[in-house]
Amino acid sequence: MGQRFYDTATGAIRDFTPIVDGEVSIYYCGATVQGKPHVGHIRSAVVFDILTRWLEYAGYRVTLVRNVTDIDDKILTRSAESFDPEFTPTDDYPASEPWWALAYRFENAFAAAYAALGVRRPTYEPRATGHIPEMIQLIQRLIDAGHAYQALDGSADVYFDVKSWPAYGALTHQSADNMQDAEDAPTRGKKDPRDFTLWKSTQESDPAGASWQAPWGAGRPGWHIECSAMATKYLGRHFDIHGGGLDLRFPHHENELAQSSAAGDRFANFWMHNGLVTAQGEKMSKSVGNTVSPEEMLSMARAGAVRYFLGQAHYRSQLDYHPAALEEAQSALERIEMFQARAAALSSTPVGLDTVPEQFSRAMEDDLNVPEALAVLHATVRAGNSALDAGDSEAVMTYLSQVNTMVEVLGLNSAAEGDDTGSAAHRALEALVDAQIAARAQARQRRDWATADAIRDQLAAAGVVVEDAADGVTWSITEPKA
RNA sequence: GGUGGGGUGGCCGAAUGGUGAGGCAGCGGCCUGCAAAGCCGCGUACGCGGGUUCGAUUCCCGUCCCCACCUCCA
Repeated sequence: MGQRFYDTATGAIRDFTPIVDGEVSIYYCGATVQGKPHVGHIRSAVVFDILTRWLEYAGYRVTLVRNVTDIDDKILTRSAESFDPEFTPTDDYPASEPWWALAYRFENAFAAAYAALGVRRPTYEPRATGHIPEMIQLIQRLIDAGHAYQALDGSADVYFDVKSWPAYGALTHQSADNMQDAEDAPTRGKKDPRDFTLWKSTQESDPAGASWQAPWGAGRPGWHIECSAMATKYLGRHFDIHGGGLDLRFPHHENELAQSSAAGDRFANFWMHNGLVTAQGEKMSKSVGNTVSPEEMLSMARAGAVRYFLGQAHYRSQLDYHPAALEEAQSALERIEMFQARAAALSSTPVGLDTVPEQFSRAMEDDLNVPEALAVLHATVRAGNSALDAGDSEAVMTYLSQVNTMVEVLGLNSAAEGDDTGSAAHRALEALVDAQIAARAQARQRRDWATADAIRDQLAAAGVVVEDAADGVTWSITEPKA
């Protein structure tokens, strides 16, 4: 069939052909680091992580760039507030924190969340503040081309001239004339309320470190320009895929497209947008007050389960969170892991990676149909379990290597699990549990079921699950079920 | 007002003009001292009203409802 992706700009699923044979260049929007990560950020990262892993498995060399926007109004405002004598510090926002310290602190929080969920590092992660010259250059090209202008009020503000660009609205299929004017759209110095800021002149209240010299005066970049500048710097003026959350389509991506194409760049070949995370059908957002943070999710379930949950729906569908969702994801994941563990125990050498089943590939090629791919994974697990029960080790090994490969492509084995099996505490636990299991084995030999069951119940109450398999007794630690 | 996406069995969530994924939960069976895990089987879903068709959940028309975006947003 060949690889196909849905492209927001054309509104259709199209055959994917890389610009350079065998290579794929991807840019997707990371965070504006003004606060802690939201699950939506993480879902987006998981989606593009799966995309990258799949393309690499399929033999492409992938260059993945994800931005860190570390300068914007909110970052400066948050920082300024922290210096206010009346400011009440919180865990998330300490007092007297410079804007760059605040931005970097949250950048680290994002990195930690990505790592915890097995999101691999991109090829490069450029920061906006490190690319001011590139942005100034791009703005100058737009002014020279007649698609941007210095503010009419004489300030150093520079705006993109929406009316000068008839294709404006192409990405989201809207005509600029039909757009609702924002009630609070600042119009100072603008020719048209829809014109958006490329360069924002330095205000008196701005900290000195947040100001850069430009031909039209001191200032700092507007919100959208950094992505245009950084995407083309690292991926070229024409690259394969630009991604991000659905809510970035407008205005962020629309503006990026307008800027870059008005400057003469071809920009992205495909625009891929992931669906939003909802709770009871409504977008999770701070204003609605229905958010569940990645931190909270990680405290409720294993990292692998959170990763499974965030990745299980089709990337373009909205993903609905409900209280039992993580527990369900964990059960599904454990089913896979249980097979891997049982099957691996049959072989004295580690079982490597193989190829994925044909149907799995077909699903992934079809606009990254992960739900379908997961169905193939589960079918393979079932076939593997049957082979295990039938004692067909050769078949078991084939299924195991396929499962291992699919798990790797989906990144389900990569989430941090806080492995402490080597710790002193774990060794102590092991000795105690083993002693109990030995006592239970003696009781079972005497056919003293009451004693055997009492020992098992006692361990279970402590979170240690004992299971009798044909080839011996195993135990594992689980989260107590609520 | 404009643009886009939806309404699928108890829950989540795919595909599809005809033999109706998958997971979770549930029920029955096998296995087990009992469990657990695993395997087998079961439940017969597609917002509503029309139309096209031999046949529609899938296509068309109408209608109701939900969600997202329209310069903070993953």
